[in-house]
Amino acid sequence: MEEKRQEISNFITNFIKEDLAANPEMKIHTRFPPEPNGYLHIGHCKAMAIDFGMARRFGGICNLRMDDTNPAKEETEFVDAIQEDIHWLGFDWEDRFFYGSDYFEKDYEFAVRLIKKGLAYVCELSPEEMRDPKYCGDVNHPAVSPWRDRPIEESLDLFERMKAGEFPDGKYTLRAKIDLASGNFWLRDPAIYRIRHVDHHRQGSKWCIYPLYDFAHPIQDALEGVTHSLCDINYEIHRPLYNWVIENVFEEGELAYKGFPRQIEFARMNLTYTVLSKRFLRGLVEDGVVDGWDDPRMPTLCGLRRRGYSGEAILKFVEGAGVAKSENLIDIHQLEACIRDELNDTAYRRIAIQKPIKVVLTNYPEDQKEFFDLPNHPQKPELGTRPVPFTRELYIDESDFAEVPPSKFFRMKPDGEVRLMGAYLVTCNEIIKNEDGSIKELHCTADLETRNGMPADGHKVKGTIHWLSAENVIPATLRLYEQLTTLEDPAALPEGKTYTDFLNPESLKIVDGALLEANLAEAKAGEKFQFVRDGYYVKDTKYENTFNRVVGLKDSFPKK
RNA sequence: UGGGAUAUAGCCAAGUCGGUAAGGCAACGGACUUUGACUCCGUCAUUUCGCAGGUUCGAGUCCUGCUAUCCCAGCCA
Repeated sequence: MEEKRQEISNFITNFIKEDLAANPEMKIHTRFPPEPNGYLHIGHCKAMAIDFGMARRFGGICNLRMDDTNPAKEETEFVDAIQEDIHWLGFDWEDRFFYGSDYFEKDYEFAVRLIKKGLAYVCELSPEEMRDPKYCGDVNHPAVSPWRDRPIEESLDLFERMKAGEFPDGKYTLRAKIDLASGNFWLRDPAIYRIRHVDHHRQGSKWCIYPLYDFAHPIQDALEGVTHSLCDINYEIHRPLYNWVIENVFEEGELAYKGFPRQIEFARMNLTYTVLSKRFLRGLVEDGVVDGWDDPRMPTLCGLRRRGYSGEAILKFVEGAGVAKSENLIDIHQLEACIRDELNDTAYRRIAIQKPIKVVLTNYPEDQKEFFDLPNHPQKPELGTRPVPFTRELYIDESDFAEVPPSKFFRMKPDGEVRLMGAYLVTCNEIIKNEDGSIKELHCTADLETRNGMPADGHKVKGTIHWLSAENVIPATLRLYEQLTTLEDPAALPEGKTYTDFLNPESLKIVDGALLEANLAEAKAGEKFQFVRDGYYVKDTKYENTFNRVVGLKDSFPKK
C-alpha cells in the first residue's frame, strides 16, 4: 500500500528523475518555506506534502524555513503554530530549521557584489512614479529608470547609506539591472531591496533595508544546498528572475551543482465550498463569526484537527488529488471520503440519541435490569464489546419513529415490529400524546423470547434501531457543522460581492439535550466515535460533554 | 494588444520511445447487512483526449493553424 503510493508519478518526479540521471551524485534537497504571517490551512498541505514528500521519496532531505523577509507582516506567534501543524501532519525537518532573516547579512553582501558587477543600481523613483506608465511602461512600451546608469561607486555609497538608515522609507530602492523592455514584467529591473524602518520580529531594529522575495529566495535556497525549489504556479513567471539571481550572484564553485537549485512550479489546490483567503478567514475570527482560528469549520489545520480530521487522512486526500499544473477545483467530498474511510476503520461505535422519544416496555418488569454486550466495532471483534444496560424505560431517536410511515419505512411504527439493536424485538402498541398533540411516549411490548435481537422462530426483521436505557444516559451537546459559505467555487465570486455575502447561516447547528451512552462522559478530549446511524464524532477539546461531528455517514455537503 | 501557463469523464488525474484511454471521488443499478453505514458485484470517455487540418500502417502523444480559460506591470510572498 505504502509502496504503491510512493510509485505514483507526476511531472515533478519525472523532472527529478531526469536530474538524477544527469547528476548521479546529487542528493535531493527541498524546502518548505511558509511565511509566518498566519495559520497554515489545508491549501498549504499540498506544498508541504510535495516538499517533504519528494525529499522522502528520493531519499533526500527537506528544510523548514520561515520566509520572513517582510518585517511588516510577520509575527513570532505564528512560528510555533506552523511547526506544530507540520509535525502533526507527520513531517520532520530534523535539525534544519531556518529563517529567511538568518541570511540578511549574506543578502547584503550579495547585493553589494551585484552592484560591483554593474548588475544592480540604486534607483530613486518613488513608489508612485514606479507605478506611473511614464516609468513602468506597459505591454507595448519598455520601462524607464533615469538612474539606471548611475555610476557603480555612487550606487555603492547610496546602498551603504540606505543600510545605515540615512533615508526615509521609499526614498531609494536597489534594482537589478536586467531588461527594461522585457515582456516579462518581473525582468524589468525589479526592486530587490527596499527601505523599511520597521522592527523585524527576530532582528529587531538591526536592519532598515530588507531584501525582496525574488532576490532573497533563490539565495536562501542556494545557501542551504537546496536542489529543487518547488513552489506554486504563481511563481512560474518569476523563474527567469530566480535563475538570473542564481547565475549572477554566485561565483564558480559556490554552488553545489551547476544549474541548481532548480525551481519547479505546480498548481495550487482549490476546494469546493472552501475559501482560503487569509483576509476572509481573519475577518471571521475578528467578527466572532467563528470560535477562533481552530473553529472546526475553519479550513485551517488546527480547525480541521479540532473537527476530528487526522493528519493521515488529510495527506491521503492531498496525495489522492494529485500534482499537476492545471487549474483545479477539487470536490470537498474527496476530503470527506478520506476521513470517513479512516474513521469507519478505527472509530469505536457508541449510541447517541439526538432527539429522544421515551419508550415504555409495558411487559418488562419495572425492577428488572439486564446487560447486553454490544460490539465496539461491527467488523472488528478484536476491539471488544461493552455491556449496555436495558430497562423498562428506554429512549429512541425521533427519526426512528413514524406515526404515519412512508413506504419502505422499516423502523418503528404503530403495530410494527422492529429490532432494538442487540436486544429485543419490540412492537409499538400505543402512542401517548401530550395535550398539544406531540408525542409524550410510546408504549411497546417486547418479545422476551428474543435475545440479542434474534427472533426465536428465526423470521426476518428488517428494521433495526438504536436505543438507550433511561438509566444509562448523559445529556450532551452535539455540534453539527456545515460549510462556512454557500459558494461552491470560491474563485467564482460575483463581481462586487465579498465572501461575507455568501456566509452560510446554518454552518453550525447545536443540538442540545441529546442523550449519549453514559460511558461517554469519561471519553477523553479528541477521542473519536461513530454514533450509530448519525456520523463520526470527536469529543471537543474545548467543551464539556460536547461532540463535534467530523462527517456524516453519508455526505455532509450539498449535492449539485 | 506584451509575456507566461493550462486544456483527457460531473470533479481531480495517469498516460517516459507514437501501438489502440490507469486510478480515486461523485453518480447510477444490484447483492449482503442486528448501523438505510460498511462491504461486495456491475455500469460510467469505443466515431474518444479543447477545435480543425497534416505526417503515419497506427496520434491523447509528433507538426501546423485556431479557440477557450487562468496568471503577471507590489518598494507582498
